[in-house]
Amino acid sequence: MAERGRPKGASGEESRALLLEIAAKEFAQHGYHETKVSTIVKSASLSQPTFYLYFKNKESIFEELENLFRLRMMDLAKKSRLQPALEQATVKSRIIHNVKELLAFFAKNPNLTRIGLYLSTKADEIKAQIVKQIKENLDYEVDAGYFRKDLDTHIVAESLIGIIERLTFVQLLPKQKKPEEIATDIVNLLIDGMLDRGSHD
Amino acid sequence: MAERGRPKGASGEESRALLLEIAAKEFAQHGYHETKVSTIVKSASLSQPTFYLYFKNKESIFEELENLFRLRMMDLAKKSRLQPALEQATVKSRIIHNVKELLAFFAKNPNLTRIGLYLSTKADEIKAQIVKQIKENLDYEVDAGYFRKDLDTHIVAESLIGIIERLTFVQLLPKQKKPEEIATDIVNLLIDGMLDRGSHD
Amino acid sequence: MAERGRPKGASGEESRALLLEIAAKEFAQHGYHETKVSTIVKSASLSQPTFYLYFKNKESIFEELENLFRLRMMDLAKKSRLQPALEQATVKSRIIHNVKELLAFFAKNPNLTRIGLYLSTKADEIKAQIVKQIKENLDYEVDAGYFRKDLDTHIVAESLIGIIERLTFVQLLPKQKKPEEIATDIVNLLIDGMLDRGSHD
Amino acid sequence: MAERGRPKGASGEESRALLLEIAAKEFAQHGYHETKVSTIVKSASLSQPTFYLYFKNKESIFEELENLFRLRMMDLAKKSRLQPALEQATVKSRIIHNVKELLAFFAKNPNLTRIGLYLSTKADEIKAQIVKQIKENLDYEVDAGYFRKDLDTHIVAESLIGIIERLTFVQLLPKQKKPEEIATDIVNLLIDGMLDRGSHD
DNA sequence: TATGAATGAGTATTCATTCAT
DNA sequence: TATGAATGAATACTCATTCAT
Repeated sequence: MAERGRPKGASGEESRALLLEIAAKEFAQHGYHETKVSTIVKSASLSQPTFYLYFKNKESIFEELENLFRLRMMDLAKKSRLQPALEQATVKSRIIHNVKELLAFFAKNPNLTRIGLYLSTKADEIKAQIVKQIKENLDYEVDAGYFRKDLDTHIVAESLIGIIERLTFVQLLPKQKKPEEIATDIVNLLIDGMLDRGSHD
Repeated sequence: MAERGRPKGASGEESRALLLEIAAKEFAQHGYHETKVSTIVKSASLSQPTFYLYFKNKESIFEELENLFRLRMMDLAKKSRLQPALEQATVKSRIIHNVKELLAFFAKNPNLTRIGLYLSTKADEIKAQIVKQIKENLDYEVDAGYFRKDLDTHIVAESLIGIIERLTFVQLLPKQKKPEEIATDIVNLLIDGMLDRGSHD
Repeated sequence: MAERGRPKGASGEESRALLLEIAAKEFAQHGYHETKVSTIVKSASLSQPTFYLYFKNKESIFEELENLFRLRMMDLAKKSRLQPALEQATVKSRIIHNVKELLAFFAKNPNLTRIGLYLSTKADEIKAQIVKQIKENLDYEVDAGYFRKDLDTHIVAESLIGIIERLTFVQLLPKQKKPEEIATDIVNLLIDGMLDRGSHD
Repeated sequence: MAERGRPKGASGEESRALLLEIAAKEFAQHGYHETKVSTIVKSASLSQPTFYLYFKNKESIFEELENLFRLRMMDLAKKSRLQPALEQATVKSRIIHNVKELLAFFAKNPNLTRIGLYLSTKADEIKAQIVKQIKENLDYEVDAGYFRKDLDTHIVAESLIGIIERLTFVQLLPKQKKPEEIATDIVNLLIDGMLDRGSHD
């Protein structure tokens, strides 16, 4: 009798987490509309009413995943913000490091990333926030004389996001390249440009 | 009185074009699933059966829009391919010109662009094709000595697309900037990089 | 200008007859509901409104085919009714002849037959009429002493129709046997029965 | 109060069976196309989605009814096949018995019979199978010397089916006669024929 | 006589969601 | 905590039929 009402041996929290995980995969793979509540619960070996025990509705589980993504992004942003005084030589490697961290997070959470970056209606908001954060860092670095004074940091920040997004979906998530490689590629290109110039660095 | 509610004798082609146009707007604004056939026809002052007179089903009108976008992109790609021997000084302006053309097309067809670049399941394909085209041009220009020999043209092409996509959605379509401005911004950044170097150009 | 308004060179009657013929084939092949007006007119290289020029609606063209069948059946019945005084020896061959005539009609009008015998809601009526006609003939023949007095002519008539119907669809329309063969088979069986008896006829 | 409109907690199997039963009646009465899913569920005091809980679609419930008919026919066929060595005197009564059993089944399942014998696209198949079964039995009986050696058993089998079908629809289902009567009528006619011959039995 | 264009009225089907247990 | 059973509300799609020319 101690086992009644918990037939699968799963605690409530476990069922909830399972639904969340499966939902993330389904949403990422098939998008919001093509993902059916019935499919999610079937895949979790649960019934439909159980779903509504843990989530208000389909929208709310999606939102929860969006928020999960957003919150973790915030954490990452906080880390990268705390920069000490820069030294010329280390700025590039620091930027590479930050980009790498971001990509590493994406790589570790491919489903959440697909949701937060592509599917979510709040994707724009989220990206805008990252852009803002990056721009602030860049402004600081321009002030510090590391980049040319006339640099349009907003454009750079937007471009960086654009590149990161693109390479995330064509190289990172398909596991063609590692976060570090991609980060290096991106930062080198943006910092040095395409022209050939005798020597620098 | 001759104009009352699109008389029955309207040309079939006109009705078809109208549906196509409205569908593009609806899809762009609300996505595939949120767009209802009933809404499209209502907005065209037509009835549902008329929709099926011109399109096999909802999917097929969407595909037609995808293809429209793809075909026009092809045309653009063809134009940019036909380059004569380059002269150092004009390469940058030529690239700017090409990017500008692309952006101008997007600006003139915002709905189609949203469909072809975002909503379409073939968006990846389409973008991959553009990337390939750009890479080929870049390879040619590297050969011609305009850019540094070790430039990873594939990364550059992917990055360029990433940036274009991003700026299209945050600056171009909201009409914050004109194609020319954005094109200049992008190309300058990618070609020159972020570093400060005495003088060039 | 003499040719205007009769583009296909078809007179009205010709178009009407064509539609009727095609409809018969379609109904016979696919049944009432699966037969679409659009299919009929397409097959006749005409437009849908033209259909309604000649027939009130889909039901009415079907009814017209039903009636066509019924009327021709009547004619046949009339013929078989006009029997002179019988002679023992010729009764069987006369019955065979009548059955053969009926089957020959079916064979010559397979589509109409399928409609009138199977598809029509009036099929029962039509068959009932034939049964009645046959029964009358049989009663006359029983009276004339050709068959045993206790013969239940109604049962025989119903049976005869049942057999004719069955063999029409499994042997006649698929052209496995000719009307004459089938008629002989049927009448022999019904008249002589299955038992082995020294000799008769 | 416990009976009010089939409470939500009804057994699924009950609802399913109910739908099946009502569907059989509707199909039998109105044919496939004129039978609406909406009508079926309304008559079962259920909603449309419930229908799709138990059946894939309208076609599939129809097929299930077809199969039900076919399977029960098979059982009947099996029974009639297991015949011991015959004795002259009992063959006729045995045949009558078999026909009666068949008719009794039809009488007990009028809806299923209408579906399986008339409406089903597989009706021909089903009947062909019965014919084959009957023919086998007849062949055996001819071998045993009960019937004349030159009897075309195939014709007899087809005729028997034709008669049975006809009398089923005009006498049995309208409850004008009982299975036994009809069976006797049919078998007597087929075995003895229509001619008057001194005596036999 | 003929039709291009259009539609009213349906009809199967799907899905997120809930009730009673 | 869990679910068997059920449904409200919507939506794509079809077809016979008609209007204006």
